[in-house]
Amino acid sequence: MRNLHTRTALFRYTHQKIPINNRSFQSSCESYANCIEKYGRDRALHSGRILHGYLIITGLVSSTYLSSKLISFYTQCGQISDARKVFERIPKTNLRRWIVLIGAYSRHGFYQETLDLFMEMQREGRKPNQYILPSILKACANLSVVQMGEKIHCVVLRSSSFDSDAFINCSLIYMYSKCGRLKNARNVFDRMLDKDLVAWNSMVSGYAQHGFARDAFNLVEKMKILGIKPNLVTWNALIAGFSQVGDSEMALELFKNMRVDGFEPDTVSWTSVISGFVQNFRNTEAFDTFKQMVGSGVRPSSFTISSLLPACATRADSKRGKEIHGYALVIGVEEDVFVSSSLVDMYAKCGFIFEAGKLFNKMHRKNTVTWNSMIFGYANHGYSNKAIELFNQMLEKDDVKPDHLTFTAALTACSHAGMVEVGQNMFHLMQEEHGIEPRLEHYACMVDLIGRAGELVEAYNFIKAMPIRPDFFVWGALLGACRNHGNIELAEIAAKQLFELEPENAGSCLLLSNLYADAGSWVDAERLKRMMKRKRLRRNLGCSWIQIA
DNA sequence: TTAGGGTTAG
Repeated sequence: MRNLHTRTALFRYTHQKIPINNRSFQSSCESYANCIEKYGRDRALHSGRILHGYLIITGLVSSTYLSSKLISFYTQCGQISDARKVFERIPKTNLRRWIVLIGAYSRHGFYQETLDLFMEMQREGRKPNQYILPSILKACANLSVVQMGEKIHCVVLRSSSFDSDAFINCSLIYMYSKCGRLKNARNVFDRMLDKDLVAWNSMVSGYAQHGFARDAFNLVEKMKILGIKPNLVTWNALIAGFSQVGDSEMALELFKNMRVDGFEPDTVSWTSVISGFVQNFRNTEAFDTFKQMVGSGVRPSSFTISSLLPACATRADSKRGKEIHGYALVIGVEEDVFVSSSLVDMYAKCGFIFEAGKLFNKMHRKNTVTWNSMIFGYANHGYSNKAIELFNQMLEKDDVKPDHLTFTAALTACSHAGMVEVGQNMFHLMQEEHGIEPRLEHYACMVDLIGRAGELVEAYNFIKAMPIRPDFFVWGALLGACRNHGNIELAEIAAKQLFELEPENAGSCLLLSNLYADAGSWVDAERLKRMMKRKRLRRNLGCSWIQIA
């Protein structure tokens, strides 16, 4: 249906006569701009390319206005190099070309490219202006490069026009908030002489997004006293803040209050509540809220779907997961990268690893989370070779970077398959080529990997050489390996550490006791059992569940 | 040009 509509629209636009006078040129530009925008929203890359070709043939592409729309269109479709080509065709004397490209990259989430381009712009001798700085600050915020944000803040403070610019100040509040520097954000906010609604909302959101829902609420009260009326954004920021900290009751109370204030809960309000339920493992309430949302006539978005899918994944509820997948297809959000990544994860966790793989291969745009979910999926299903193969493919991609979870997933696969050397190389690669500092989970994977291969002394030496204090999982990996290879001496060392780290945990006692029993040391095994009884240590019973259709 | 909701582990 959508394709048919697109084709019809394309036919209409590509069969118009080439405009000859200025007025029709302008109105034509407007029509083409609308069409490009629509293709961007629909991610209709092929149709957009055809229209782009037509604009080149007719010469209309010389319009900076249309070029900027094309840049946005290509970034929306994830085609960064095409966006860049359009940019290169805009005359170099034109400052707007930088504003357009940097703005588009930042708006569509290509933050690293935004900063790279900003550097290039400065190398060309261009100075940033008030239109560019908000885009740069947004990129700094989302990449958590607070040092660069601070440098920009210094530039702002030295210029009276920047310092009084509301857009720049709001972006500074946003940047500091996103980077968790709420005090700095508050300083910028307090220094603003004319605080508009956006400034208030930026600060309210800063508090709300960092677990300070009550502070956000108090700030809104203050705002009301000063005569500034909250808008939908304010209400939604508060709802999200309370949902996130697990106070869904307050979030629902805010639903009522916003109605009294003349606002109806929209997609964002509902999604915030659903997301809060899912994050706090209140899955049934999440599904019920979703039903209420649909029943009340508010259209779920890609955000809603990607918030809800993890609830199916954690409960291995493939039936509901498939229903939501169907719903995502109906509302046309299946290709959204967050939705498709959540789908890959859901299918993998529900045991449908081939479905997950098929979906993954079909995806046009993949981000780090997509790759990680698939690598974890293969690793957890015992397809170690596939996981490592995928990991290697990921490293060859220019548009995606591995993170600490990518290496956790890949090391898990190596460990399951007993690929000691591959895992060790990976561990070095992570630090030396990708600059990722190993975390406890990476060390635990390595101990597991070396230990499974029976190299227990090497595994123990590896722990001793760790630059950070080993945790329960690291020592647990050694104890597990000792159990499998019957090394009592090292098992006792590992168990002692585990008792200190988690005195209430019976698992390590039992493991050691079994090890003694295996070795025929019945006296030691009995001694441990008696100690467990004396300390009333009980093993947590394992449980599993299946979904009944 | 600025403000609200999203996916991966343990």
